[in-house]
Amino acid sequence: MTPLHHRIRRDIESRIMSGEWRPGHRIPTEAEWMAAYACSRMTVNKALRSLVQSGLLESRKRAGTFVSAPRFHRAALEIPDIRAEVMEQGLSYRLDLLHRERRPATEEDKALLRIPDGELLAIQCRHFAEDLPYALEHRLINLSAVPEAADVDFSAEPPGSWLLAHVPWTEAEHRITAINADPATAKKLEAPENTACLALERWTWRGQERITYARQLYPGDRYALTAHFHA
Amino acid sequence: MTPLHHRIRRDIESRIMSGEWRPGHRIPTEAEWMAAYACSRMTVNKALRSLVQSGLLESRKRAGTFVSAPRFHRAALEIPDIRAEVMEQGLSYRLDLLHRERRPATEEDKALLRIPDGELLAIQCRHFAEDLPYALEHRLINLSAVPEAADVDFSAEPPGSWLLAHVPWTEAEHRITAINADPATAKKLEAPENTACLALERWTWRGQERITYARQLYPGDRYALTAHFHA
DNA sequence: GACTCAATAATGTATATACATAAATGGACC
DNA sequence: GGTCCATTTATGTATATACATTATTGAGTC
Repeated sequence: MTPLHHRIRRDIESRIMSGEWRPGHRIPTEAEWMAAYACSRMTVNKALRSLVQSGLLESRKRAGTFVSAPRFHRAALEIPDIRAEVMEQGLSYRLDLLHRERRPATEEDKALLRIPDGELLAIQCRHFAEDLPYALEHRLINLSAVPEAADVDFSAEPPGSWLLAHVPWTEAEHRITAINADPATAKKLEAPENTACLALERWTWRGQERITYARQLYPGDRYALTAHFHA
Repeated sequence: MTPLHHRIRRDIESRIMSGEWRPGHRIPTEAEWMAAYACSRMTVNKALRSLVQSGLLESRKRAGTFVSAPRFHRAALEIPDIRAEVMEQGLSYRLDLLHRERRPATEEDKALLRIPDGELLAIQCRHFAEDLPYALEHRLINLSAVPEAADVDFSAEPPGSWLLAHVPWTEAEHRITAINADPATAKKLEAPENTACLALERWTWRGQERITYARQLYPGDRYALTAHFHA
């Protein structure tokens, strides 16, 4: 037996999806749904609130509940944990630590990590899938926020995976763009000079504390991000 | 007055965010929360279910409610309506229709739109911001799903904006990658040959019906996608 | 010790009710 | 006609209660 509030939700959804109820349309009141399904208001309310939370409906006191304007431009983007993603494809994963340095934040570091001052860990590494470079990563880790990171051997575990497992929760901001590989980058990625690369930058924090900044370059012909949206 | 279930939700969130409760930790039962806040179980339940829906908690009958494994790799990506985005930046927008053709689906069209057969509208256009090409767009519109599109003058309104306003609801899938501009593309974008471009492909449908396929190329130095995640 | 099965404890669903809140409505008044 | 204000109506929050569901626990049995 599917719960009643799921059925109500589904029924409303399909009225919207079919185009019967266009954006802006005022749907029946909770009292009317109660009558239609011979159920209590709480049950109707549960269905409606869930649709409101997922963005399909909007409700205003006194006025009623309305179909939202469609916004299919909002999609859930899966930002990958590179190691997990490579291994999911059945490929062998290898990490190559190019550089690792503990240092007081330079002006550039401060701007990227958005911190006023402090010590950090700067890492450069390459992610390999099946002996082909998959991504080149620059990373800064704020040691005042994550002091344990100072003692981690990032030649074995990729910094992203380690942080994902050890830093309890985060907010994150991403910036995605395309850039041409300069000669040094191209060499490290074993790709032709000027190859178009997907550049994925990520800023992560917990509460007010800045945790890490990462910049990953993926050769465009070896990688694509996918995002999916559905109501 | 902030509602009680919001306060409970916030309190649980901050326990998780601070790292006090790590992923896998079993949080107090609903009965214990009831006692702690001297409120009814429905109120506690509302807070917990909202946290479950947003992915911070998971609950299993009989066993209890647990902190989820962090997944900060899930971010909300804002897929732009190009015209709206350009104009939001205070720049002038101009559309340049390069090609428009009504035709039975070719083999390639069928593969892209993922339809078995039918008639479609194929469009190629350029989006300008302040007299500089901002994006080059190829688009296919399935005329069996959206017959009205056949009569629309897409030299005035960009196909994306028109569809957003006229097709009631959709599912969408996106693919983001980086490619080098070939000579013809570079010329149309008024960018140097081989310029790294962000390629954004989008498949859209409503129920089972395929609506449209779009492929937009943005010169990497003129554009970046951003995505934000927060609990 | 290993299997069976009933008791138990947690979440999941649902009802009925009450009062709070906010905005649209409509009437009284100038 | 326009302004003010009380009324009305829809959603928002919350309580108290009941029974369903399901995985764990633990006792009893072989």
